[in-house]
Amino acid sequence: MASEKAADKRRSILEAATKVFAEKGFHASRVSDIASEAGVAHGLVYHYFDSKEQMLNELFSERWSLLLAAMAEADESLETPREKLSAAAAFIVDSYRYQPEVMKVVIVEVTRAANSFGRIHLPEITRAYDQVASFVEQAQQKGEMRSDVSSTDASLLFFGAVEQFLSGWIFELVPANEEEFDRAKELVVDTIYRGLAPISEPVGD
Amino acid sequence: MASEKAADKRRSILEAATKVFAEKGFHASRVSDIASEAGVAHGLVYHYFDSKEQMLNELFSERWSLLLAAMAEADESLETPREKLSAAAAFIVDSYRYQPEVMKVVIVEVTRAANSFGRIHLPEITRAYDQVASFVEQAQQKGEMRSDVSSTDASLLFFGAVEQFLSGWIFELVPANEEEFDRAKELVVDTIYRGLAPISEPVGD
DNA sequence: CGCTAGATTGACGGATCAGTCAATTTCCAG
DNA sequence: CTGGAAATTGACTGATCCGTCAATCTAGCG
Repeated sequence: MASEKAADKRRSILEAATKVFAEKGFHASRVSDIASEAGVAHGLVYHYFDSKEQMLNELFSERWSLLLAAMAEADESLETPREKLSAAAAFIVDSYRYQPEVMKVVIVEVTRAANSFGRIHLPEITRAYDQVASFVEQAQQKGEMRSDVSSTDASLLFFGAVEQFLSGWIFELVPANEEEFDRAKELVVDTIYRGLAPISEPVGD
Repeated sequence: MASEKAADKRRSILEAATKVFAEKGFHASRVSDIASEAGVAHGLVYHYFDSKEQMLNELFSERWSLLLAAMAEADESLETPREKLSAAAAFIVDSYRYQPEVMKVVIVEVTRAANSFGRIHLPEITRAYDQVASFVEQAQQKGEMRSDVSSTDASLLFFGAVEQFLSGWIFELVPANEEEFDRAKELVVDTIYRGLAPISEPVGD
């Protein structure tokens, strides 16, 4: 079966693209950089992919669908909203832990690029935001979070915080190691949960 | 004095650049787009600026230094750490309110672009993070925030949240209007403050 | 009114690359 | 072993666009 070998080669080109995109950024990456990283002639890239953009799109969608699946799975199998939020944070942080290059491309080149590629993938991105918003709503219904903050806003806070940690690691503003990864996961969920806890008592004013 | 007219022209070109960058993103913007937006021949752009990049750099640095100045001023003139944090959030949100195009460029093209331009301006960006971290430390010393969370991490949470709101408005994921701007300012500061409040009592465990 | 310095123009050079394609090699099925 | 299909190559094309520059214009000074 030649198709298996072909699939392998395709995959190895996609991995080379990931590495190059992560290193130089999408715009500064040349198709020939990707080809030589993969050890092939640059014409071959076009045998497997339509364009440079297609590689980025595929890269992003593949990873993002894993996130969506992980969150859907968490929604099914876990009990409390808090566990579900933790699972979402953990998935993203661990994705960075084990494949920093992929996540760097996903975050920097797509998620945070409101112009260009962000626009194209808005529907997928929004789906993730909505899933987290739904976790928040579950927490609100259980009385674990205040209901006068919209779940959409809460979801923004959550993603903003998580992505900023990733950016901090990518920028090397903040040390990136096992301990920090675990600390960050917990800090984000904990802070959101405390920060959005129901107002205990309407005292005074 | 011809130099005043020249300065005006320079300024109008920079404003045209802002508009074009905001609309199409830096990479997709052509110098000729900027020139025609400003109503001049594209050669003239090079009379006033060295390159397309220089325009972006100047644009960013000009605005970012205003933020740094506003935070330094807040640190001097305001009493409580909470007021200082509020002032920082307000400055950023209001900058977007009154000049969305400038802030869109600042956030999307520089602050969130870890590759390319983010790197160049890291020192300035870091200065802002450090200022917020210092506000957090003041809150910690007053016992208003828990001290077992590093001020650096707290600062990341703060900027992550604020920037995500801006992104939400830019992406049009979330409505952008007067009410939302004010709500967002308050929500971010409030959530951080509650989320990082001192742990009331070390119960159990 | 003429002169000069600076402002302004836009044609042009030159470099870069994405993507194509005809030629060649490799692979394997029969 | 062989024929053909798929994989692979890299020279080439075509288009884009940044930045230069010589030529022209304009403003205001003496």
